[in-house]
Amino acid sequence: MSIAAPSNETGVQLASEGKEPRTPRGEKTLRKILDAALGEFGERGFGDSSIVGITSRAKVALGTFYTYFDSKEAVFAALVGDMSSRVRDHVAPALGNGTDGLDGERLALEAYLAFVAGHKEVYRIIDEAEFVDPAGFRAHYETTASRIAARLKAAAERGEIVARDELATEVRAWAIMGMNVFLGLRFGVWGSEPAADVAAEVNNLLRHGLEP
Amino acid sequence: MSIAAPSNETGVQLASEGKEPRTPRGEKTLRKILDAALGEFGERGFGDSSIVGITSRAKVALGTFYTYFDSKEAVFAALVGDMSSRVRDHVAPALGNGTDGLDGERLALEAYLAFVAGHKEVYRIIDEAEFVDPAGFRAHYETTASRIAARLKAAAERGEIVARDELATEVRAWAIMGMNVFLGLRFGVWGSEPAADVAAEVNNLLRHGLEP
DNA sequence: ATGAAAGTTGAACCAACTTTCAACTTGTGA
DNA sequence: TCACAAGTTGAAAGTTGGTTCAACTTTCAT
Repeated sequence: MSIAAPSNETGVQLASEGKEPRTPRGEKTLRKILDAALGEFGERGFGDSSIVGITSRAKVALGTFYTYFDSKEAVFAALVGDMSSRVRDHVAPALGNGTDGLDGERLALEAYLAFVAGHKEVYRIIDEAEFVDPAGFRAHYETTASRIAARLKAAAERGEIVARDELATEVRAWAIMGMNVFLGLRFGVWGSEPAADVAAEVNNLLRHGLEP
Repeated sequence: MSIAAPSNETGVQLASEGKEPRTPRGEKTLRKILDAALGEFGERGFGDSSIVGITSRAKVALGTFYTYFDSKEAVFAALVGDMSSRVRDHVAPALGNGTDGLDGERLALEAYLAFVAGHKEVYRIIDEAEFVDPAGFRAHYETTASRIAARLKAAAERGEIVARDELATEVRAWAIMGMNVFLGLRFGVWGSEPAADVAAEVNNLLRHGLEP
């Protein structure tokens, strides 16, 4: 009971360094502030959001914010890590349900499209991180790309896809990730065409390409 | 000589409504402000940029800014349209140089990677437009996707790729666009691996897919 | 029961910007 | 040449919103 534990399941550090809550009460307040911040940033974007906006949504006093965070940027960064984990945790299970590696990718895209359709604030946080929290932004995409690359390598070893060198694998991984992100924006956030159809078309492209 | 003409070749409206320059002197000042704004936004991002920052880079007085623009958002929006055109103008010529449609796409990606490597501020402007100028952001990507879709349709009509319905074509277009954008970020802005290798690998994926 | 640690409060401070404007300068058509 | 339109200037007004802090309340281990 001497060391403060993170207030979430994924084990990510949410409060700023040295400002972790030490009691259940503090834990609850931190959670309220984070939820409020997600709502505020999601609706107004970083620039138009204010600490007052966050604390009044959370129904706590202005000063309470600084009990848990060093700055406006700090909550945002915490949220980037949190959203990154949430997306992963929601999509990962689908990967194992396919008949082969590429079928897993199809199901993962489908799950991703459904997730962002129900959590449109994902893009407002992760995309804006490019400017507010560049390190978090880069970490999110590099980690995601590495995971895709590892899966491609495994699929190649199973003989499901053509094996390639290191660079080509990374190119493929970033290509797949880019596809997914843009399809999520177009067909998850902006439109609502059936996720299964979108994912099926992409899978066809990934398996056979465009040529006859 | 009665109607003010845009101060650029592409014919895009750059100054705010009713604030177009009417003399060569004004034209030149507007251009100085736009160049300075591109530098400022590119280096600091929208949030950390200031009008003073822009005008002092441009070596004009603070008030001069408001001779041509209504607000900070307005210059940014002008820049989004400008960068969008510049990218297109730089990449489009490559499309015609291929042996077929997909080879054109390969050369276009190569040209795009080279362009963003030399103009890293492209991402700072277009990506941040998602938050500063959502309409401009959406217009940029919807226009780009339409163009890709039209090229895919033409290639299908020539029998170079498998024909598909409307939705599938749009899915393919957004997938290709997403790939290109992310590869531009990874291999143009962040890294500098040979553009030809990257484009070749992507082209292989587009032609034949990943399966053996 | 009690005192020390943890958490909460919101007024006040302050730094930074955006935007306005009235005086001044430059360029040009008649 | 000269008058008027176009363009430039920068001080100052006005606003916004992040951050601090000292007083106060709640919680909980002993």
